[in-house]
Amino acid sequence: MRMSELSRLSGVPVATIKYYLREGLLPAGRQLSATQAEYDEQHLRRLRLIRALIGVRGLSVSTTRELLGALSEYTGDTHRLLGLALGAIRLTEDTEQDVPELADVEALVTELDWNVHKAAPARATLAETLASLRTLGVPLDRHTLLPYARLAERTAVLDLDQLQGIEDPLEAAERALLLTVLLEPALMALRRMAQENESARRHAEAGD
Amino acid sequence: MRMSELSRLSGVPVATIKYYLREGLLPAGRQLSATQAEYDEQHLRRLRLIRALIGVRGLSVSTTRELLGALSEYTGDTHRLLGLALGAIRLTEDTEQDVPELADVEALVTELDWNVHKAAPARATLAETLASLRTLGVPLDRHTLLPYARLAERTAVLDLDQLQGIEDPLEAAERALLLTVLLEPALMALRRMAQENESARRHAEAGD
DNA sequence: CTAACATAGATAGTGAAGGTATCCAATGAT
DNA sequence: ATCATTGGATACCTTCACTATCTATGTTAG
Repeated sequence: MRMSELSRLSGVPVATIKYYLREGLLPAGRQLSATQAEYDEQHLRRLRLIRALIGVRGLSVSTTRELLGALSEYTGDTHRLLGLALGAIRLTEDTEQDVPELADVEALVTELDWNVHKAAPARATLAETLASLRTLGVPLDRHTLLPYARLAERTAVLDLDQLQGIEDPLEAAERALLLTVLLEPALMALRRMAQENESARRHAEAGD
Repeated sequence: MRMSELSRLSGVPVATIKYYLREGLLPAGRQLSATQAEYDEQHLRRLRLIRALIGVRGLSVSTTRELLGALSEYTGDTHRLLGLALGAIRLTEDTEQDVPELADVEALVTELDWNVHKAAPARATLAETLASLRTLGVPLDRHTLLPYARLAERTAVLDLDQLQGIEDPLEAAERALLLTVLLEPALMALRRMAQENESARRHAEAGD
């Protein structure tokens, strides 16, 4: 298919597709001549993935590029891909300064007996958030955090279960990305709804 | 204290503080004269909160303004405040178009027997994410989503527990905001670490 | 009292991010 | 042969979150 058809099928303007090509998010089409290139189903699929990561999850173009790079590089090695994908995303900008809470995180990981890479950015994200909360007068200690971590553990089991039994390695890789990254807004939405429900429950019990 | 001292104590540049005042994120100080105003501990506290919401959680200035507005308006009514706070945040931009997955969300909420407002933005966020996943070939049905929702339920219980036993209504309101909003990056970080751990566990079991 | 400096508030400018729009030469369809 | 379409290059635009400058007024040290 031509670029115009790719645009029509995906709903993404031609100018934007060109932009993604320039930025290296979308691989170039098969060159037919100096001014013609052909795109296929893979491109359409990739384009939809890009829109989901940027539009739904709110990732930046550069983060998306890293993620997609990991996807093509580690197709077939889901474990490695997962590591790369998890590492590529930063929820907070990294301040890169040593925050004292890193020790708390280390202690928590040890207590949980988790096998997590020493340099995992998630550690820094967690430490930074804890530091911020402490500054604001809400110090969360390990004791408080532990049950949250146990629930995260069970969430991760559900996540990994979803990846079982997929034979096509490309599909497995893509699904790993989608489930780890794109599911985040959904999980946060579930938590918000659950909070509203729980709040209503307690409010009704206590007062009128 | 003067603005310069507020700046020094918070680490936020004077120009930025003026910007937050203009944008209505920070209440004006007590006017001493035409060109002098005094700020107090409350302002410092508020300023730190603003930086955390914008810097750590990555909220936009306008979302932060809504949130802080809800905070001053509903101090003392934690249940109402929570509703406002949960509603003010949108993880995804709202497409506002009726996506078929809204029915699935409705069914899920019914099955869970949750008391969630019909117009809660979290419903739309969830529906939109599900729609996106379906388009990408990963249709998550209610059956798959249910265990995630159950875990969210238990997370919400932990969240609400944190708010128990705080007597000062302003402090309770602020903490509600912090725990619902600022804890999100921390929970996602925990999930990422748990995934890495779970992936390592299964990888080790299966292969070498 | 006065000179030097600080401050509040208004207005304008900056830089990054994420697109959009315009050109143009080379096709491909009619 | 003609004429709209395409790919590629380049320039432009808009939003966001600040940041800098300017001015009139205050404060303070000598």
